[in-house]
Amino acid sequence: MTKDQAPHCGYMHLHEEVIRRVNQEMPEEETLFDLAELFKVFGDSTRIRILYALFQSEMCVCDIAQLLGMTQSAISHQLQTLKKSKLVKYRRQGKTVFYSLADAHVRTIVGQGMEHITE
Amino acid sequence: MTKDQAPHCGYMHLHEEVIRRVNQEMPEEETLFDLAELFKVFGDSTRIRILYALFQSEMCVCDIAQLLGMTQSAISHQLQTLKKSKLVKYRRQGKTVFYSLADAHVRTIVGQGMEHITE
DNA sequence: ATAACAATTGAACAATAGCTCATATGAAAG
DNA sequence: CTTTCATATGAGCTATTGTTCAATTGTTAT
Repeated sequence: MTKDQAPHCGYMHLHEEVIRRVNQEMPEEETLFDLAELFKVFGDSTRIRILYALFQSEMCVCDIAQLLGMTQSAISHQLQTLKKSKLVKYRRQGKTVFYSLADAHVRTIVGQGMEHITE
Repeated sequence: MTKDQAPHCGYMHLHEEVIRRVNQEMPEEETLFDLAELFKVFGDSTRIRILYALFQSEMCVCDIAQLLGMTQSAISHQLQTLKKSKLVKYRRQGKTVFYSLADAHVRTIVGQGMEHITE
């Protein structure tokens, strides 16, 4: 052997200490799962486009459908997904339902993502 | 008819103006696609757990595998995904490859997501 | 060169997810 | 009550994706 330069992972467990330390600081398994579920909602271009539309103005379902060139049904399905994650809220006015952003986090998260890809 | 209370979306196109205005402000189709692709990367609990591990310390592949109780291969595949999106970087030291976070956006994005679900 | 080990890569399989189509609510008007 | 219109919902189909398994690359030591 020459030098103690680099560690290896086999039976020697030279990184055991790191693993143990990192493991202590890891959030709850369930929390991380929920976090992934949230980002999954942002991870679809239809839903991203819906959110960007709602950045400008509240809109009803069929207007969003027309704007994006998609069926009412497809948009409605996606709005349910967004609603479940509390990213949008809605108000009913007669037959039409107007959707809008639920809170400020949405803009922040999407904005940070945009910064990352446009740098 | 009774009152002009609410618009409808049919042939009357009462929301045409809104649609046109929102449409003008929409980012490039391709940009929104890329943005969705980015969030898709965050939208998996394995990758989220890897990122949280790297928040603490740089780590090699087999250590991450051991930490998360998964195979080296599975972790390596996910690291390639993270690398493609420029969320992690790596350095080679002998046989082992150490991965770490690529930039600060990662923490910000994940942090905002965490705020959203823990409120 | 050969062996050992960390990591990568590709193919295959199982699970997940988005869109379509058909149908069902829910609200206003006749 | 029946019709009409906006939206919601469920089933089915297709496409995508994460993991496993097997084989390969790349580095170090003998």
